[in-house]
Amino acid sequence: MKSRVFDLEALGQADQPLVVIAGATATGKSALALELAQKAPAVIINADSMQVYDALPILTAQPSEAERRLCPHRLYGTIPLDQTCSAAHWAHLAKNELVAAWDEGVLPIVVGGTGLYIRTLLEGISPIPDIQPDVRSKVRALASAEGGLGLKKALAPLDAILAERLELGDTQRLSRALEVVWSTGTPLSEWQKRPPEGGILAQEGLTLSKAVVERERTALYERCNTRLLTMLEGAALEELRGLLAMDVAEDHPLLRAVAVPPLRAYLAGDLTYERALELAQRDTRRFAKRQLTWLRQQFGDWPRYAME
RNA sequence: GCCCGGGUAGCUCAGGGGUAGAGCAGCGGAUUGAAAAUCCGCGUGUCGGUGGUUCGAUUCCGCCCCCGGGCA
Repeated sequence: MKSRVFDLEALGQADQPLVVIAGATATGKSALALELAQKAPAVIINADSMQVYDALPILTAQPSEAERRLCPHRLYGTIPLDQTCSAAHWAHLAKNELVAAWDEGVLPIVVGGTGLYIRTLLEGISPIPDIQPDVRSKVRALASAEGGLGLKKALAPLDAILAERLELGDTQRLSRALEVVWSTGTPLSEWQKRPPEGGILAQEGLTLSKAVVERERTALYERCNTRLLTMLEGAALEELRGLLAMDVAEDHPLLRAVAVPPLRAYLAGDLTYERALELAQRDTRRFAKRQLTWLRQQFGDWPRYAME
């Protein structure tokens, strides 16, 4: 254990200690978190956008039962399938968990690979009211009917800045921009000019120890590949079948989780097993690569913790 | 040993006297409430080796090496 990265001594004496571990998928973050949790009374708090849902624990690589027995785990599998999470919502939940941990005098360890969530927790985000449900569905209907072009046309007179800046193909951000003006009457570009709110870095008394966990790329990809294989040797396909049988909303984030689309196509008979596996492994690698870009660019000034 | 076919990007291959392209894989980047999402960008190469012909060779010729297939 590298004490320079995680100073457990100092953390132990702080009123509001916090460890944050970020890293790409399959790097070994969870193992590191558990290792730390053996050295001090701690609670592990999930910062992964897919592991928060109450489904696909295997495919989303949630900690096992055995691992969870080693120390308390929070925000894993806690959001029901009829709800969706968001960066702001997660940050809210996470803050509650931090307060609870501090009250109990245990060390909160936030660990996960969703950079946006972690950044929102630490630095906050522009405060934007919740979107009216009917507005959201109108926007999504427009998106699927007319694509980026339709969205951009609708957005241009209302939020010229974002309509100009967003790529035509980026239907997700175009949709977000449109639902925000439609729902709040104020352009998203306007909201985003307001300073982020709710970040805990601004908090008095916080003693933060953060690190990005790294592993050599080839080894990381190898771990991604074998991990998926292991999942499939387990009950990954069964749990996916179970999820699909529950008629989840077609636009639920879990249905877009890495490996889900190809495996779903396999279950539907549209892909061979070999092809589905190949695609799922490739998608996992690409996902890890995107995370590495985020960690390099957004968390570039964080201390690094090398695995192996 | 002989006869064919082939050695070009990480892989499968196309091309052809003016230092080379496709698919897949890969790489870089963006990221403000779906982020495991969504999007943008990029060929990454001693064209097997070595001599020769040529103003110029990855391309043509010789020899060598390697890999397939066939005949012995």
